Amino acid sequence: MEDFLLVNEAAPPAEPAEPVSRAERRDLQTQRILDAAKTCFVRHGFQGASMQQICAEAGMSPGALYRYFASKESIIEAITDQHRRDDAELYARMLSNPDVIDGVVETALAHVRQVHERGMAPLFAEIRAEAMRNPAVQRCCMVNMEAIRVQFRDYLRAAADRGEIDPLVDLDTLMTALMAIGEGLALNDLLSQGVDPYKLETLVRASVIAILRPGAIDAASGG
Amino acid sequence: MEDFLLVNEAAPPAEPAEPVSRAERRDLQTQRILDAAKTCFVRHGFQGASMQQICAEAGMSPGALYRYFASKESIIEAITDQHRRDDAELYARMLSNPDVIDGVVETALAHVRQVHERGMAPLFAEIRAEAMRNPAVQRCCMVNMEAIRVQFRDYLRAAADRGEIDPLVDLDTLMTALMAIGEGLALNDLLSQGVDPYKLETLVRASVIAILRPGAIDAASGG
DNA sequence: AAATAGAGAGCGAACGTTCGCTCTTTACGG
DNA sequence: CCGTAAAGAGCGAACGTTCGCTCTCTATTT
Repeated sequence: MEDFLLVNEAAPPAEPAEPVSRAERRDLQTQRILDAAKTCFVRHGFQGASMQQICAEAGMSPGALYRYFASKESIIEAITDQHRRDDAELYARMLSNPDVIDGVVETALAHVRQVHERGMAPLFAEIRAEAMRNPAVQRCCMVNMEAIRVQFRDYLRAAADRGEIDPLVDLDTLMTALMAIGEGLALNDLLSQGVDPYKLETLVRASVIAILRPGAIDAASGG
Repeated sequence: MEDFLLVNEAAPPAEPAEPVSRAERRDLQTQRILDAAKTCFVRHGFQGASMQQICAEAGMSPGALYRYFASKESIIEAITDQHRRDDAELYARMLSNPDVIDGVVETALAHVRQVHERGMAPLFAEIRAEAMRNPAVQRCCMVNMEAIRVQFRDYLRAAADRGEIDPLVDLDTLMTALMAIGEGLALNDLLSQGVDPYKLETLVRASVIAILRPGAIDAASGG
């Protein structure tokens, strides 16, 4: 049951003289719709959330909302894009870490932390599911993903050239597996499941070290 | 109408005297609906698929279908339950493996293989997403998950008692992480992404060995 | 500075469609 | 000839979207 409460009382009395330009206001309203949509999508999913619910959450009428987005589909795409850009930024920060193990571990943990803090696990899962059947969303994910893969691959190759990664491991397989693993950790929102952050970090670090360190593959086939 | 014969053509000509009991037929029809629903849910998601589509796919009228399921929601729950039972069976097979490393590796790979072969990744993702907002689905997942956790925990503890797992590692964190990682691998459907199955197995085995082997944590904190 | 035209922002009733579901009718095996 | 199964028209509600309207700014003209 959704209560249709109009939440519009925030700013007007606090700031009477507000020098917001047309363009600024437009961006502000656009983001307001996206935030409202995110909230509704988290609660009900892409298909389950109605435009009326999004309108109510954003405090606008349908007519007003449709001035900013041509369709529900375009809102879904915008949110997917924003989400994937966040991911890309996460991975981009890794690149500046000169230690490959720190880089991988910190990125994985940051991803887990970010999903937990923003309560974005449901939206995360929803995007994953939608990407598997909605071509537009899929394309959006693919484009952003490929950009990440290119940089991640270079990052790993550089580390491999420095001798910090087992030369026997196939780098592409390693990368794909690392990304899948990271996604699994983030998606499960382990921090909400009561997992101790410190213990998680210890385990993740130990795992990454064990996987990357030269000799891991050799030991596996030998023992 | 010929349509009626289309979906029922299997047995009648071959076996004129068909001893299908009432209960048998009911189970058959029920499974037919579930299979049709699965197909539709894979294509459009839980909310996106309509009862009319499911009816068409199952070759039944709405009136007939509602004889077997009280609501769309109950179909979703039945499918979730079936899916989670498959998972439980997967983990149950692991328990009979006397080698903890073989057990974990084989289970992870079997999970990846199963999702890939059945083309169930979209349904898998859909259930994950739905479980985060639909209380009934969530409960269904939790119940099955908890049963798995109990057995998995015992399995790991036994291995730890035999000295096959690093004594410094926290078993609950290890278990939760392993399950999350396995889910990440399966959900990403790596085999459809062109990952070489043999390379994947090599990497997974090396990783699991590296994580479980005594000394992994010590080495991580030390170096 | 006052008047005014125009564009952008917002509203909300209403549109046609489709939804999940029900109900009445028909067909048929025991 | 009863009991069960299925069919399919039909229900009210809710869906995404549109449209005509008002209001509020801004820019230009006087």
